[in-house]
Amino acid sequence: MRYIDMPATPPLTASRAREDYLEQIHKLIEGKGYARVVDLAQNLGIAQASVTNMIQRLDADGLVDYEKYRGVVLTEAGLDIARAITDRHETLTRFLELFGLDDETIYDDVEGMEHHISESTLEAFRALQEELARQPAMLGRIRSRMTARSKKRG
Amino acid sequence: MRYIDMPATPPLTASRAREDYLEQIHKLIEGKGYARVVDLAQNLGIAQASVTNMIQRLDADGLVDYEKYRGVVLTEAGLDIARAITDRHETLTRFLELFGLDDETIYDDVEGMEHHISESTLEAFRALQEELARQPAMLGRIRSRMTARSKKRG
DNA sequence: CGCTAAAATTAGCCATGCCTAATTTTATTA
DNA sequence: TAATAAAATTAGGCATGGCTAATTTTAGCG
Repeated sequence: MRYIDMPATPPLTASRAREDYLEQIHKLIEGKGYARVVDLAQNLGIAQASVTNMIQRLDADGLVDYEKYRGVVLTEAGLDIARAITDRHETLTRFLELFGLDDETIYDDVEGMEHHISESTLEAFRALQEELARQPAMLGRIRSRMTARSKKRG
Repeated sequence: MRYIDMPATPPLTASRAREDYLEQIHKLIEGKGYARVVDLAQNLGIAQASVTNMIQRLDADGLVDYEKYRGVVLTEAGLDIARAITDRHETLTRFLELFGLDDETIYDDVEGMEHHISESTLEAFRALQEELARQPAMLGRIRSRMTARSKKRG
């Protein structure tokens, strides 16, 4: 019995910073089985103290389970958000990779966009990527157009 | 004579909030010749006091000229940023409009993306938009693919 | 096992941007 | 022009998400 009205499914989003943390925690756990504060700090480019602080807030939000000095794991809710962001990240990366942009640009842009795009737009990008991947001629025309435009501006 | 090292051309970006203010100030000035605090507050969906506060900081940053109770105008630096953002906004809107998304989704996504995309990616989107606009068959396939995917997920 | 280095945490601080309530200035209009 | 309404500003506060310095806990090694 629930006494308070809650959405049937909790939201799959959090603030940008929180989403970035969850994404990295997920990545670390997938990769090496656990997520340490040092590594999170490293990957996110921020101080360890900031990570500890945020992890405590993520715990308070019910997005991770955290025990002092012991480590962090994702809750179901946290995992849902992490998976959603990871999926967005991969979709956007695959899409941007079509255009021959350099890796750092792709990474930065994906990092910027992944927290701000609706599911419908993401769907459009997925469809576009799939379709373009099988239309190399068109992709070639697009790439030329990009170059032409850049040249024109200097 | 300059005593302090400054970039030859000042950066064309500011924080997201600042960029949003500059964009709206620009829009209001273009539209009705002046930008009032009330209208900015209205358009940005925030309190008048917050607008006054931010305008004072934009003035301190050299992005607007502001005189108490008198009004705001953009400086050259502010105008450059406003123009850049407006251009991004329009480019992204034209691009997303290809896919039949509803207007609110487009607006929200553009608003989210316009502060986070590199010039190269924007260039790719421009080229893509131009090319797709003259390939209605392909656009049709993409739209079907979007629908198909959405259905599959429920 | 004890020592040391690494990792984690705490405490205290700061900038950004938002808010409300209260006040002041400007604009309108009777 | 005086009163009132609208607009703008100030004051004070709050959440988010960073930081550094100091401290505590854990881990690794002789």
